[in-house]
Amino acid sequence: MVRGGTTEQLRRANLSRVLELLHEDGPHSRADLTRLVGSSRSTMAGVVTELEELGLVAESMPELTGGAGRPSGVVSVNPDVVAVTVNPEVDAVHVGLVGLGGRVIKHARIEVPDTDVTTVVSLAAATIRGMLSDDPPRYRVLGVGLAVPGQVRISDGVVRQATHLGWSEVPLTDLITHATGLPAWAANAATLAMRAESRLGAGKGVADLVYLIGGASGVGGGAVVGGHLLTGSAGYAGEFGHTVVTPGGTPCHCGGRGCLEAEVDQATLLAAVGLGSADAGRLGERLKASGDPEVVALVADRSARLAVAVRNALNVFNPQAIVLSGHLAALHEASELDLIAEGVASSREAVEIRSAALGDEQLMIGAAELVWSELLADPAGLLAR
Amino acid sequence: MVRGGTTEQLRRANLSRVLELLHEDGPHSRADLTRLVGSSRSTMAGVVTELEELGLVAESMPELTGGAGRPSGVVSVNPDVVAVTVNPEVDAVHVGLVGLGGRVIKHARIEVPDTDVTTVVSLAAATIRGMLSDDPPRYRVLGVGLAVPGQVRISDGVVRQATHLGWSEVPLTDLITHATGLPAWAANAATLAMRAESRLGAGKGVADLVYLIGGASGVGGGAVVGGHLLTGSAGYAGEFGHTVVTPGGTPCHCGGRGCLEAEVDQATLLAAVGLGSADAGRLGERLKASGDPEVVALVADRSARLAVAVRNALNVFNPQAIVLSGHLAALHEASELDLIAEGVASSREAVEIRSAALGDEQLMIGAAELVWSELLADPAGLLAR
DNA sequence: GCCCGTTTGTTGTTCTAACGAACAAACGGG
DNA sequence: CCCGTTTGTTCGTTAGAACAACAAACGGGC
Repeated sequence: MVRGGTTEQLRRANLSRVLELLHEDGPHSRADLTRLVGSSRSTMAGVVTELEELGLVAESMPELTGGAGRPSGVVSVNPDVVAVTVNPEVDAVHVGLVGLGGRVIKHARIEVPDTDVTTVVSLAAATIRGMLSDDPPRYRVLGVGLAVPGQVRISDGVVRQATHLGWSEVPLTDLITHATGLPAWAANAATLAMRAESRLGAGKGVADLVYLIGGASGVGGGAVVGGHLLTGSAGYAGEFGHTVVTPGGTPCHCGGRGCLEAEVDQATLLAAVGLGSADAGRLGERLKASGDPEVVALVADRSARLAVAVRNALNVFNPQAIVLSGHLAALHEASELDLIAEGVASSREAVEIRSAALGDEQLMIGAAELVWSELLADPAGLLAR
Repeated sequence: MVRGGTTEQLRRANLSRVLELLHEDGPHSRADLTRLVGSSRSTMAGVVTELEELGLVAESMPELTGGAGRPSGVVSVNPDVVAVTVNPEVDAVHVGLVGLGGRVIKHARIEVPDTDVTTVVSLAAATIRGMLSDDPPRYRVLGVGLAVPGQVRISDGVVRQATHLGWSEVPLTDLITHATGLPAWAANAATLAMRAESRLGAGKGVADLVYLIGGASGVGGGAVVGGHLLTGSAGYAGEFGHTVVTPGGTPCHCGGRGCLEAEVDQATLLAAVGLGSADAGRLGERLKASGDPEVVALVADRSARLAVAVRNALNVFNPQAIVLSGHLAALHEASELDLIAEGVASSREAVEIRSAALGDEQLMIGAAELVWSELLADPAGLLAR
């Protein structure tokens, strides 16, 4: 809802709404847009024209006609409007180019000798320059979205702590902006994975969602609350990995004991079925197929611990769906245990436990959303820079 | 922000914004409002005039003048615009009359022979009729806000389950509307207590807040996320009382084991210092003053369990403040334990643990907010009924 | 005591955004 | 080939907000 405003803000909001529809739902005819937004045809004509002038959308003429009536052009986002994404990990940096609308255009994995910030930033910047070296320039680059495995203060893009990278108090967006000349935004990687899943994957259209993801670097997550992303006061929200599932249990690197991340780690599960970390994608089937009593017992034990965290989230968030990803999804698929056998009855009845639907592109799509959300907030504004 | 709309919606939004400011922040001059909203003086003149015509605000002339310049009239909400509040409990029903702006005008506690729904509703309806029996009518009643100790489906006001009242699947708002002729809305009592605390008390102005309240009927809570209330997909969110703090611990009436509500109950603490449930208000001081080693040990033990729930909430929500109320506040005040000694470091540094600031009127103010939120969403709309 | 600057509210005009009605364009079907 | 249908466009209308000019009421300084 509006919180008071001028007619100009109203106009911007209409631009934003239409662009968002096109970005999230794909191409639509003007008539469709008119119906979806609930405005008049003439208003929509003005909005579409303005978005065209901004170079954000394009209108293509029909290939095959539907039925009776005047054939309608199709409005779609301009896929040459792009966001750069960067995802530093322990052994490599992933750099991507994502078009408005969500298509991944380019993707590179750059091995890094070490995780030193200067090294990572300069390698990323060089890769970005390479990706954008078309002459004449082909893409309209709006900015860089950074997905960091650690706590990120979203207000200024400082990485407060990223244990696995050995980073602490790194002004990452500033460094990237300085190295590339592009505006940048950063957020926690697990949160961004959820963002992608929420927009395109298993959480599409779900207004109240809890997301839990497990990987080599621990367990993270996020939540969508009433259609809005849960960020917390500074941006550190969603650390489900440090939910206490075993008071006084295994020490965790966070300083506590018995955290989900410490009790249900990927490495132990991989080792139990003889897989290396490169084969994490096959963990689910191997756990399920294994008849080894030790593996069965391990799955039962770890599932029970996961169930504690799931139950807590269920009771607190009353979500419509809980989406599991990474080794948590594998564990759930291999286990007989009903993760929501307990908990507040009213909340249990309507919730659905799902596995994540998106694969590798998840993080790039999520990181690009950081840029898109700036664009969508004020389509005319970001381009003015 | 606007999600697309007409100029009329813009107008409504401006009405809403101004009324909300007056409701939450108290009286303001037109000049103040102009600055706060960021509009022009002429626009504000129109908005205030319309709100006056709707009978929602009144303008009073200055008593004492501030400084130089033309003296300004003060715009304030009309306190005769009221909401009725009803809060059924095990032994009594509380009925209140709350004016726009948040002042409690009337309050009655009606003892009930049993918690049978029909009995409770008819007693409440009779009390309401009595409160509104002025001739000519003095108050403009917008509706009834119901605070229920249990799970309430907010979409239709059905009480799914209220263990302590023995209620299950009770269409409470329908019953109240039928008995009183007034529109009604219902929600969980703990959530409404938080709502009051968030607007007027220890959580005022805090956009990211977690609230935990303990009382005779268990432990509940709620959260404010990015300035919005956490309701969940159906309205059952905020059940922090069923956060697992001791896996496999004390059985809880929810069917699980080791819930916060089962492990840290009010009765045990009261009994330890020889208090009855009527003296719950003095629990904090008694726990603190007691030198009895058994009491000290009890406080330490229960605090540690509370700390698990607090830590989970901290990690997941990254709130600006965590507000404790009821016996959880008493426990915290009596304990030496730092509730946030553990957890994700970045989230710990900025959070503040506070005790609730509001007393008895908490629930009435919170329940009235249910009605106010309907009014504020569309000031002209609700009055049209 | 009077003038002046300051602050605030009011009035009339202008600007912008959205709407509605009429018209035009392009299709399928009889 | 005409007609109904659907879609896009044009233009006049309506509504909300901004802007500018003016009026009202105060304190302070001379």
